[in-house]
Amino acid sequence: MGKKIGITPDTILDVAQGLLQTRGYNGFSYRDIAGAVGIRTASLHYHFPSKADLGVALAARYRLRFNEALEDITGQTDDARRRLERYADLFRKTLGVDGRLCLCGMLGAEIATLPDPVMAEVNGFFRDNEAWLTDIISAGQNDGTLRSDTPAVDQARLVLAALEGAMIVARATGDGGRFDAVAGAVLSQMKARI
Amino acid sequence: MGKKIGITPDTILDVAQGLLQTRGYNGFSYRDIAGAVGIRTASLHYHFPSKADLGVALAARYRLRFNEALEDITGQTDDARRRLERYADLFRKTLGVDGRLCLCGMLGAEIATLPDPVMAEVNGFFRDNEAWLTDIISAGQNDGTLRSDTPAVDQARLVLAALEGAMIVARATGDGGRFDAVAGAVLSQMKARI
DNA sequence: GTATGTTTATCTACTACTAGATAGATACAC
DNA sequence: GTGTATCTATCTAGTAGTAGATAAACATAC
Repeated sequence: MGKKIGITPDTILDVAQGLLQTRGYNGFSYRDIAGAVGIRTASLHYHFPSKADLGVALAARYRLRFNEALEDITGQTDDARRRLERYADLFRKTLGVDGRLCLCGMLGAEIATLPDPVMAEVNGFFRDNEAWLTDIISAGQNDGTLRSDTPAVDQARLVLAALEGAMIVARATGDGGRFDAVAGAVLSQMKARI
Repeated sequence: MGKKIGITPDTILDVAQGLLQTRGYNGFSYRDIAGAVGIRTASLHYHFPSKADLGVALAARYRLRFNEALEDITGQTDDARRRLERYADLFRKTLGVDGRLCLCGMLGAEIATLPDPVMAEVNGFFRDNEAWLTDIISAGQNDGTLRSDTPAVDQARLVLAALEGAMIVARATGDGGRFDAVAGAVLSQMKARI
């Protein structure tokens, strides 16, 4: 059979992303993707010559889309607490899709086994998130809506780590409510007081 | 060759644990262990017939030892904040050994690919930790050393998630200081105030 | 009639796991 | 204490199946 236009690279990435977020980089194979997409593994290698190429494409696309979502949030409201709520919603929504993990949280756990360029994207994802969170939190501290006894950068790292960890624990215990408990606690404790 | 007393099952578990905490369940093989221990893969199967058996042994031993460490902490001091500092130290120390992750944090990320009995141990680990933390935090709230506007169980889940997430982010970014920032922030914000 | 994207067929290396044998330690009957 | 049997821990050799990857043939669109 010949060309089936429009079915390929994005569909492959969509399927592979689901597998990656559910089973991890070392937990899925070209065969798994091929079965789900409906083509042969050789065809996958035409689009993504090596698994490292596929991994980079997945991580880069995820990072890009995430940064777009962050820009959207920044544009939608000026309220720091609301912005952080929306941020947490990004993770909550991901977990809601068949219990998927954050793609970079998953890759972060497997970091020691990843090809270097994939590693670099994961690293960049965390830096992007920390930088965005630091800006948002810093603004909230300045306008008095967020507590300011913790440096914004440390608070940013806490929010990121808590949400990433909450996804893992929530999925491992089969209780999505655990994510909400963590998100609720970390955000409510950021309220300005005294 | 015959018996080499004391060299086998514990050594296998020690080596396998290092591989598991670094590379994940799907990131190491019997061959990797065999190479490091200095025996053949067939000999490993004598001690742990299947990889699932090995996985259960590893998770169960880790969970047991962790619970012993928790008991130690409870016995060493009555101060809730100090207990939580010691708790965070358990994770910090693990990360310090060649950047190892919490074994159950790693398995938690891979949960969808794990044999059922391994899954059950991971689940139990998280429940044990939450229960212990909830008790410690509850006591701290009652004696006035910890803030009490967040339910103890939610605060416990936040502490666990933050530390698990912090290990992953810290290792993925190659910056152990990120763990300290998260641990410091989450614990300092638990201080009683007003 | 060349680009593109797919196929079939194949490769090497690795996966978990098994079969059968062996050397040395241990237990115990006499 | 010798002889016989059992146990422990390992070995060599092999299984069937999967991993990522490649080459060459073939189909379709333009």
